This record gives sequence, structure tokens and C-alpha cells, in this order.
Amino acid sequence: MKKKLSEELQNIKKKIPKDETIYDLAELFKIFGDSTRTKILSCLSITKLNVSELAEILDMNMSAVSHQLRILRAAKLIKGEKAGKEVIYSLDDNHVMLIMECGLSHIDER
Amino acid sequence: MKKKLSEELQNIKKKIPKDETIYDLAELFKIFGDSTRTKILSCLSITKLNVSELAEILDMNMSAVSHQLRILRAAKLIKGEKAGKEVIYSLDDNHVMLIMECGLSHIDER
DNA sequence: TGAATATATGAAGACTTGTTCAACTATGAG
DNA sequence: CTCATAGTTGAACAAGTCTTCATATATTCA
Repeated sequence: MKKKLSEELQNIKKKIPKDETIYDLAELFKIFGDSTRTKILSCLSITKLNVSELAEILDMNMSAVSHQLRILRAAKLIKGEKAGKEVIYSLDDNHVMLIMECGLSHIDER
Repeated sequence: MKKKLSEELQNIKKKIPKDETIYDLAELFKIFGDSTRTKILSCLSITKLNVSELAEILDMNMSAVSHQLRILRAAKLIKGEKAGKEVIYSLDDNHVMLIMECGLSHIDER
């Protein structure tokens, strides 16, 4: 049995990001892990949009969209700007599209 | 009310990736959206490891690890090579670490 | 002020997911 | 062949998630 020494395994443990970082990373990806949200992000990468417009594009009711917007807002991936009765949403982070494109290039290559 | 024409909204719809692609993208990110799995991927980015070794590093029982390995294998992110009684796992895709690092660079900047 | 519009929110329900436990397969050692 | 070890798998359960519905807030307009 060519079992690695426990000491060697401890070294691997030291080389990977620390638990908290890995947890945060998973939390971030979890947000991208819903097609409603990725669709919203895709739309907002093209132009600013208010909730009704997003709801129309996604063909969903406003409430459902609003709930997802809240999650994206909490994660600081988008921001909402109040304009009268409307709230206009836009991307709040230049990494967002980078991460999406990373994923897309993976998908393309299969 | 400065409502965008529905026609204009349809144009946005045309510009974003098609539904199937967005769905696949979300499915991919869903896989990264669990800290056990991101940890496994981190470990395998350093060296090949068998199931027992992963279980020891993660401090989890083998069954739990094996279940997650199955998901990662199904997504073609890792591959398992049988070596006697053991199965040695390694990354199966050069995008994996790219995507992880994309996410990490986002986290670092807050 | 009162009605209408745009958005947000809380609770409920259906659905999904991760871990545990027990049982199973497969390989190698004696 | 039999036993021990490594890994996989299925069922069950708890925990979490997404959408819907009803209601609440906020802003504009008449």
C-alpha cells in the first residue's frame, strides 16, 4: 500500500486556500449557479434595465425577479439606482463578466 | 414613463447567450458552488490523490467524498484512474483552475 | 388626498441538495 | 478461498433554495 504520509497530506492542506476563502469562493459560485441569475447578469452586461424590463425579457413575474435581484445586490454583483418610481439595475463589478466568460469558454469546448 | 419599447427588449434577448447555454453555464457554476467540491478541486490542483487521502485532508468520511467525486467526474472536471484497489483522482480540465482563480481574484478585491 | 404604478418583502410550498448510514463490489494478501 | 481494504452506491433525512401569492412601501399624478 503506497499510502502517503500524513505529514505530506498536511502539506497539501497548507498549500490550498484557507477554509474561509474556499467557503467564500463557493458562496460566490453559488450565486452564478442559477439560470435566472446568470440570465439577469447577461442582460445587465448589455445595458441597464429596470425590474419590469427584466421581468419582460425573462418572461417571469416581477416578484420572482425582484427576489433574485436582492440576492445579486447582496453579493455586490449588481447595484440598483432609484429613478422615480423605477429602480434601474446595472452591473457593479467588472469581474462578473470575466467569471461568466471563463465559464462560457469551458462550455464551448465540449 | 420612459419605458423601453418591447422591440428594444427583444433585441437584448437576442444578444445574450441562448437559453440552453445559460442553463449549462449555471449548471457548471452550481458544481463550483459547494465548498467540499471546491476544496477537492484545490487539492487536486496540487497533486493527484486517492479517495482516502482526500477524505483525510478534508476530514470527512470516504462516502461523502466519493459522492462529491462522482459529481465532479460526471461534469468532466476530474478523472479517476484505477490503480489496484485505489482510485487516483486528478483534474481533467485546464479551465478548472482558471475559473477558480477568476473567482478568487474577485474575492480578494473586497 | 386618493388612485395608480413600480418595486420590495414575508410566508408557504414544492423541489433540490449534501451528508450519513448501511450494504455492496472489487482488488490484493495470506 | 477467505479476509481485509478501498471505493461506490442507494435510501433517508435535514437543510436550503426558488417561485408564487398576498401584502406592504414608495413615488407620481390628478
